[in-house]
This record gives sequence, C-alpha cells and structure tokens, in this order.
Amino acid sequence: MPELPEVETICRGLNHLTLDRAILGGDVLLASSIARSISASDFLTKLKGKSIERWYRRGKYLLAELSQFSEGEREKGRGGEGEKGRVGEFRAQTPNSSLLPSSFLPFPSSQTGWLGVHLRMTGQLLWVNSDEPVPKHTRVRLFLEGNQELRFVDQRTFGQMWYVPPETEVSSVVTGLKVLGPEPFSAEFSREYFAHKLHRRARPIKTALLDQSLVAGLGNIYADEALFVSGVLPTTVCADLTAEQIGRLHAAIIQVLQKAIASGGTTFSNFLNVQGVNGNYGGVAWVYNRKGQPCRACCTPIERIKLAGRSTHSCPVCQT
DNA sequence: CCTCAAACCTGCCAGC
DNA sequence: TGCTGGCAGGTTTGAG
Repeated sequence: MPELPEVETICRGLNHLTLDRAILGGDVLLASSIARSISASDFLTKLKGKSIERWYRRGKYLLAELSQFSEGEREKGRGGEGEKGRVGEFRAQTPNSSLLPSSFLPFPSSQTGWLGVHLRMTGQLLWVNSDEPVPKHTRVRLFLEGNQELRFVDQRTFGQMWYVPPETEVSSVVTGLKVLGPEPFSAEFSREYFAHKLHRRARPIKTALLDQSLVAGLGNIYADEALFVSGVLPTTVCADLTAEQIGRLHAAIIQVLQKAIASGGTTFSNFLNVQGVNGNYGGVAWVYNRKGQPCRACCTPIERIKLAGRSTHSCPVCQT
C-alpha cells in the first residue's frame, strides 16, 4: 500500500536507474493494467523507441517524461549503470535528495509524451535484469537497452499505467491528477489553507485526511500516524478541531511524511523499492496495525475502529 | 455541494 | 485437514 513516502522513494530510484535508455519493446500480460484510453498493443507501440527523460511524483502518481531516444542524448551521461546498489547509496548521490517533492504543476506539454503509473494497493515497479524469472503477478514488462527491464508487478491488479500522447494535457488522460490537493511539502499546503479546508466540515478528521483533494499523498497508514503524533482522535469532527489541534496536525503530517521518506519508505507493508529492497520507516509505527498492543508512549492498548471503511488505530489516552 | 458506501481484485487468515 | 467468509486498501462512481 504505497503512500507518498514509498512513491517518492520509488521515484528517486527510477531517476537514478532508468533514464536515457531506449525502450526496445515490452509485454502487457494483463490488458486491464493499461488505462482504457489506449489498447495494450498501441501502448507498447507508442513507447517503443522512446526513452525516459525524468520521473516525477504528484501525490501517489508517478509520471515519466518521455523523449525520442537518440545516441547523442545518452552520451551526455547517465547516473547508474544498473548495478545493484544499496538504497542509501543512491539516495546520497541523487541530486534532488532534499525533501522537496519531485513534483511540478502544471505539467508542461511534452513533445514526446508521458508515461503515468499509479501503484494503488499492491503495485510494484522493479528494475531488473531481463533474464530474471518473471513472478506470477507481473502485469507489464518494458524492455530497455542493456538487457534491463522495468517491470510492473501488481498482485491485486488495481494499479494502472497510462500513455499520454505528445502535446496533450497530462491530466486529461490521467484524470485523477485534476482533483489532487497541494503537495504536503509545498508552500500551498499552509496551516491557513488546512484550517480553511476543515472549517465547518461535518466529517471525521481521519476521513478528511484520506481525501486526496485536501492534501495529496496521505493514505491509511500515515493518516493514523499523523493523528497520533498530533494527539488528535481520528473520530473528531473537523468543525470541532481547535486552532491548536489543526496546527499540531498540520505539522505532524509534514513531519511523519518527511521522516518516512528519510528512511526510504515504510516497512510495515510489503513495500519494495525499485531494486526490490524493503523500506525502513525506522521499523516502527506508533499505532498502525498495533491493535491491542501497548501504546509506545503510555502503554494503554491501541484501539482499532472502522472509519470511512478503513481500519483506524489510535491511543485513547494520548489522543483526545 | 457534501458525505458515505460500494465496487474493483486476490491472497491471507481466523473460525468452524 | 479443508472450506468459507471476512478483511486489506486507493480511487472512482453513484446514491442519498
């Protein structure tokens, strides 16, 4: 269940490993993994002969700007040679390793189009040698020069890939982008904005945090974690939040996400980065998936309820 | 406009 | 042991 920190980790890995290589071809093993706007065979035809200029993240979406592949392009140098490396190493080398999101809006029209990916719940993008055995849930394979492969593996098949033609507004194809709220690390996501969006709203704050139009990138895990860190109960109706609570929650959202990115994504899901290495959120969640276990702050058993159809975890003492 | 719940899908696990 | 039913969750869609 990749959320913003996991998608950001993947994005950085992809920028290190996959750029400026010709896409030689591919294989779509599950047609429904390709968004309806294009057939599987057209999808592959359009990508063939292109290369990836750069990967971007917006919320939980990954977007690759494509370019027409040419040998000259590659000569200007690329980062890795696809060698097996440790997550920490390439993070240190990646120029944009600051906590600024690798996102930008609006997406300028591109001469050569875009590749969009959403991992939904169980999607993984893996950078492997083409000779590697193909696991059961492999949905899409893209073959790149150097005997390398970008592989989309997705057990529950909710994940999607899009091809956006040249000179086309990205959000007209990847329509989910239209309703995304601000990136949590952007200036646009100010405390004032946050307070304004919660003002007089009747729904529980947990439900609001999962709403991608409020802030982009939070999912069930980090919503629960941010609520714990700020000491706010998930069931609190937005309209009832005090200014102080809103301020604490605003800060907690940013802090929790930054911390998770700094450790390469969470480990309390079956998340793998592009090289198949498990993330490491510090290995510790405050409340997520800890029903009945002692609160790490006060030892009270963590409670679990269902809210907006999602499992929701909180400490009845630390959160009020 | 606002809010919520169902649907999409497959593997896992508790309970019988 | 083997089966069944419930659960997991991001986003879209439709109902109220």
